[in-house]
Amino acid sequence: MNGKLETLIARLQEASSRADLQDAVFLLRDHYDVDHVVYHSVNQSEEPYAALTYGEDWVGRYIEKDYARIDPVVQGCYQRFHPVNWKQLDWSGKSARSFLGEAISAGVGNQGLSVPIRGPNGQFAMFTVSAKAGDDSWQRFTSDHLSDLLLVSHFMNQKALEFGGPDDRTLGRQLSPREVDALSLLANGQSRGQASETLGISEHTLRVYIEAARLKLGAQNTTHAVALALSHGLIIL
Amino acid sequence: MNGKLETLIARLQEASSRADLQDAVFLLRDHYDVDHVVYHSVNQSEEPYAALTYGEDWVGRYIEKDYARIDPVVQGCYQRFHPVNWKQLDWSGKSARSFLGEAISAGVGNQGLSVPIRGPNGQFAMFTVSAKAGDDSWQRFTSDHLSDLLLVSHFMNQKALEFGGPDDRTLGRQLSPREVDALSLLANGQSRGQASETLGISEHTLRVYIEAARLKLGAQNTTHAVALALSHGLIIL
DNA sequence: ATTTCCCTCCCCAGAAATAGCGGGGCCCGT
DNA sequence: ACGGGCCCCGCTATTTCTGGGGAGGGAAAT
Repeated sequence: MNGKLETLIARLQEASSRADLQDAVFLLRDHYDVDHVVYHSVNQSEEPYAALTYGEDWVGRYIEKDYARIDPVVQGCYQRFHPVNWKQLDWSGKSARSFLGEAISAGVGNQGLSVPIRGPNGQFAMFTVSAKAGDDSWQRFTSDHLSDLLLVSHFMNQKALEFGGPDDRTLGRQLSPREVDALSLLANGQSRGQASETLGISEHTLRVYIEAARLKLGAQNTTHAVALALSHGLIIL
Repeated sequence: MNGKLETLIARLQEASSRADLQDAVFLLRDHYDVDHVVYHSVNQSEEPYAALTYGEDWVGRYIEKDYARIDPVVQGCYQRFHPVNWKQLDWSGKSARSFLGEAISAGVGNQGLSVPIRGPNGQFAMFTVSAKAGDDSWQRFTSDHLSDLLLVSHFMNQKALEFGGPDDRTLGRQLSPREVDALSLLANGQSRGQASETLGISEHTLRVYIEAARLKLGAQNTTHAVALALSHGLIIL
């Protein structure tokens, strides 16, 4: 069993295109004998991507109705670190109930386990297995395979990121220490006046730093510069 | 070996306090026969926390000098999803070099592998093992134990979150869609005028959203609000 | 059914940011 | 020893943002 997991992961790591990821979800479905396996990014700004075993009709409907906004599984994963058993979630709420009914009649399965995955720059994705099963047997399944699924979801996302856009890691690094200080203080809510006082320099000098940083980052204004610096990891909260 | 991993993880899952996590890093160090094992959160917004095997002197110096801001390992992890081998990082740069020298003389070890860990609300933590070793043997060690370390870092963080403060799941979530739109556009560099045009609303209305978001987030000003929203994962890019 | 939140719009005065100009000194690498 | 990057300071002008008001309609939840 563990040997099999390593084989699966090795296959994942050898994947060279998104088609291989699509193959992988079917392999995983067969291997774990579940009804469905889904990997999908939940990024409203970036281009969405998914590798899944659901039928096209359900996928189409999910996208069309923008169900990601009301799906309690998505909501729950977004707020948690540890994988989420669907049964733990809050299914009260009108829209949630009707969504659940529709999902089950679409053959999604009444049980599911979803793994939240977070990457750089606010990337968020989910890896889900679902099946028709009783509470007990599903509980057993999930605790037996929790570690497996964690690893699979990691490597799945690693590959998905690889096939995604190019890294723009080049941008960073070029800020001077003072520029980093300046942006950090602004990101922490200080005004230019306060920040200059904190650093013990004139407000004008601070402005020069901000301006320099803004130009280096190609930002339109100070807020943009702070946002870019944050999302590139040049400054930390 | 695998049995041992499961034992370790089981112990982690039974942990009932931060002291148990502190014990765990020493257990892990002995088990993997490395020089140091470190788990630490990299979030100044939240209260910082760490469980590690470093000596107090080095830890004190790291905090005092705010090395997290220049540590290339932190920067690298922040920008990547997959675990980072220290040797892959960019150690050019004056401050990085002097930091490296100081770290090695503090007994940190010349080789290291760091796992980035991301949780809800922009939580960011790192799990690191380090040792004195040659490039080849370290390469072998990391590829042998990559999966182990991924799992350990996951459960470590799960417990750390558990022992952390109360969930501030309340903070996020409470931004309305329009408020998210407004902050997103500002974070992308648009001025209020442009953003209001993009959304097809008056600039005044946009201001109301920004103001509402600012109050909800407890931010001092717009830039602060954008920074908070970004680092809490409420908006992207 | 009432409350509560969200969305939309308007005015105004003061504070802050942007965009220019100018100056000097330090350290580093070529 | 030179350019280039970083660090520090001064001034002015224009544009933009901030932080208070107030007001109405609609959707959703209790």
